[in-house]
Amino acid sequence: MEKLHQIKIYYKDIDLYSTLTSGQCFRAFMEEDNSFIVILIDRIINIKQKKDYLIIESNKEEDLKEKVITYFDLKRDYFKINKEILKNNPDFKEVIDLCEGYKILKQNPLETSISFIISQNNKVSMISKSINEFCKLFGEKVNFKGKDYYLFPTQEKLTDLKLEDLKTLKIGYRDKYIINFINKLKEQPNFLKDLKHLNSSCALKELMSIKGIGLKVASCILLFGYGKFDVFPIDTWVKQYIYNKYKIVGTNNNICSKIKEKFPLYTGLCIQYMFHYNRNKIKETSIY
DNA sequence: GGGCAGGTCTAAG
DNA sequence: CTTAGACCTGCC
Repeated sequence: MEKLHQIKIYYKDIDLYSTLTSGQCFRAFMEEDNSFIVILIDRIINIKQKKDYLIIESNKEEDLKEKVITYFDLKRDYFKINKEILKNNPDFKEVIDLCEGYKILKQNPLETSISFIISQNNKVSMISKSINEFCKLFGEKVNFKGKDYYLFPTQEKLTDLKLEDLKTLKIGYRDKYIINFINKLKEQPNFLKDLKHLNSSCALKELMSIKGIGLKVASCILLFGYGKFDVFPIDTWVKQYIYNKYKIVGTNNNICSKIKEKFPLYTGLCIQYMFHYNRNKIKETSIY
C-alpha cells in the first residue's frame, strides 16, 4: 500500500465541477463527496474544495503542488482576462458570469491528442469509455485509496501499437487515425515537444498534416494540451451558440475568422465559455 | 429503426 | 476552393 500525500492550496476561485466535466478532459470522476479523482499525467489525485482551500491527496509527492497549479492553470489571472474580454463585448456578461471559476486545463499533449482524435463525431460517454479502455490496455496501473487506476500510456509504450490492438476500443474508423498519429511520433519522436515552440498557425498546420486530425481536433490539442489561447475549437455546440446569438453561418473557416474579429483577445477561452454556456442552457431548458 | 454524437476524408463540381 | 456523403459504434 502506497503512502498517501496530502497538500492544501489556498485558492477559491475555481469551479471544479464545470472545469472537469465540460469535455476538456475525459478522465475525471466525481466521487460521492463531490470531490474529484483526476488522472493527473503521472499520478492520481483526489481534489476537493473546502472553504478557500483546495485539498489534494495523491499517491505521488514529487512536485505535487506545482503539478496541480499547472494542470488547473491557477497562476493565470482569469478575473483580469474576463474584464478585458468584457471591454470588447459587454453583451458577453451573461456568459462570463455563468463561467466564473472555469479554467482551461493544461493536460498531457499525448493524451490530449489521442483523446480528441477519438472524440470526433462521437459521444462523450463513449469517448471516456474508449480512453479508459486504451489506458487499461497500455498504461501503468496505479493503486490509489484501494482502487486501481491506469495512467495514460507513455509515447515509448505506444510506438509498437498495431491497428488490431485497437479493435476492442470501439472507436470505429478512428483507429487508423490513431495509428497515423503514432506513426508520425515514430518518425519524429520530438514532434509533440517541438509543437510547444511553434506559433499557433504553424502548430495547427503540423497537426493537420496528419490524416485524421482536422481543424477542430488540432485546435483542441493546442488549447487543452499546450495552453495556446489563440486557437479555438468550433464544434456543433459553439456553432449553435454563434448562430443563435450573432446569426453567423458558413464554413468553419468562415466562422473562425468572424469570431476572431468579434473576440480578438483570448478567443479560445471565449469559445470554451460559449461551449460551456450553451451546453448548460440546453440542459436547463431540456424537458428530459 | 433512423438519427445523432465536441469531425474528417474523399470525390466531384 | 467549396460541398455533399460516407463513416464505426452504441444509445435513445
